[in-house]
Amino acid sequence: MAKLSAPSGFRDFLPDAFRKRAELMRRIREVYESFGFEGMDTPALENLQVFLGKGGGENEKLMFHVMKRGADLQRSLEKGGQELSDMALRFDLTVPLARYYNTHRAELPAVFKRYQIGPVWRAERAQHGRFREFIQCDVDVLGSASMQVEAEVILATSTALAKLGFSGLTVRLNSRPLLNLLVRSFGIGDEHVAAAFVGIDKLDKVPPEEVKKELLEKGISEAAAAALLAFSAATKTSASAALFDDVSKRTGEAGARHIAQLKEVLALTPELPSGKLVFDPFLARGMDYYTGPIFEIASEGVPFSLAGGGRFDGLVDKIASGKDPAPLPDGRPGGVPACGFSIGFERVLLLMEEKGLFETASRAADVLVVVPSADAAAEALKLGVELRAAGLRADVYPNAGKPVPQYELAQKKGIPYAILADPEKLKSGTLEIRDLATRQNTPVPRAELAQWIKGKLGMIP
RNA sequence: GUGGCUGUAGCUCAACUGGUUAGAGCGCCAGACUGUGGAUCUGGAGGUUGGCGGUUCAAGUCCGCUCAGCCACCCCA
Repeated sequence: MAKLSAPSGFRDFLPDAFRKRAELMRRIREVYESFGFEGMDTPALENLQVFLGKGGGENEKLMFHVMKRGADLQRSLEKGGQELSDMALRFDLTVPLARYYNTHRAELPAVFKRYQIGPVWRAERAQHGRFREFIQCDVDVLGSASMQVEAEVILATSTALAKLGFSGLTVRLNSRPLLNLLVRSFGIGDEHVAAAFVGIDKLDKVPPEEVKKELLEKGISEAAAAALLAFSAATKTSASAALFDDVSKRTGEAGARHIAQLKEVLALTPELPSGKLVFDPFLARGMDYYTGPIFEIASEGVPFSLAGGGRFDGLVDKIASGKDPAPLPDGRPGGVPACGFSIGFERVLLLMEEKGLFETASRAADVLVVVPSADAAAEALKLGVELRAAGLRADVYPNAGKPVPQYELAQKKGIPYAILADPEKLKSGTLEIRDLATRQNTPVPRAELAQWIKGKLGMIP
């Protein structure tokens, strides 16, 4: 039994898993770049003030704090142990983006489309599909209030998931301010809106009676809870168009603008390559920084979402001033408009494993040069150079010895071909390529080795 | 963060109600044989029973703490 292990919720990745992860990230990145999103990055740590009170919701409680150091720490301890930390690990990629935009605004285009793939950290108890360190893949557009942005980040995310082999997914769409109005329309006051969101969010997993019980426990009146749940039940079966009418009746004038936005998003979004886009008036999301449309992708039979996002106008301004920017004359939120969508990489990968969506096992290299004896080593290394120059990934076994263990290692690493650097054969100029799966040898002139393998591997168009 | 379940060789597991030097299969290593691999034979290494402490004449088996995994809650990617 290993005495040491990574901390709870943190993981090591063996070469095989690492290859898979890198390959998936590469595919997602390619899709993002095909949309014109630009890559960028921010540090793992931010100054604490960047995170505090910026709408991270519950996640702010789950931050990994970094303690002050040296004299600063001493001073804080002497003051009674208050404010012991001054930095924290990022818990998402959105709040740091707002800080980043603030810092570099002058150097960035007026409309900034970016993608970022990187780890975030949350101090929760680890569970199936939940880790303390996990990768998120975000696309965001800053500087445009157009619903075109919503359509585009939804399309980009759906395309990325399609590229990984997903289909039949549902992207649920709602609006944070609309949900707010809807919840209030049942007579639920400001102080209970958050609790109502949490309850609402559970409706697809927990029976309504349970949710009602919870709502009551949180101080929501019997009448309000009953009305809310009755409405929810009634809308369960409605089609999108009717749903909008139902919600419209309850939210009236104030809700009209948000409904119009959602209809616009639906109208603007092309057919999605990995699923469909639907309006769900009860979709709620944890982050408080959302100010407009919100969206989420769930997969059936899995108790967690694969991706989530929404519009967060004004977050950039809030980072700087600590308060929400003044709303525009027409009631829309002021400040820098922004909207993004985040893929939960770990959950996507977990689901792919459960569904067996990995179509091809990746290989560590294309070919292994087998070194049967020390006097063949120099030629073997040279052969490796030649194969690499020809565009192959060539692994030269790092120790001369019996071929058998070398073949076995190659097979373990998923390497499909081996070339035995036999001194006699090297002299003759024709070597044998061994297909490790079939164990068939094929003699091929040294100069044509790479071409032969590339042909077999489909690397020649 | 709260609560529950689990933790024995690299892997999968065994060891009656606490009782002698903790076992098996697979894997691994060496040798024989082969002589560019999945066979066979022989032999071998490897465990402070996650860690620390306690109860007991005696603990893998009981208790406490701790670490890790899983599950529920909380919440979420």
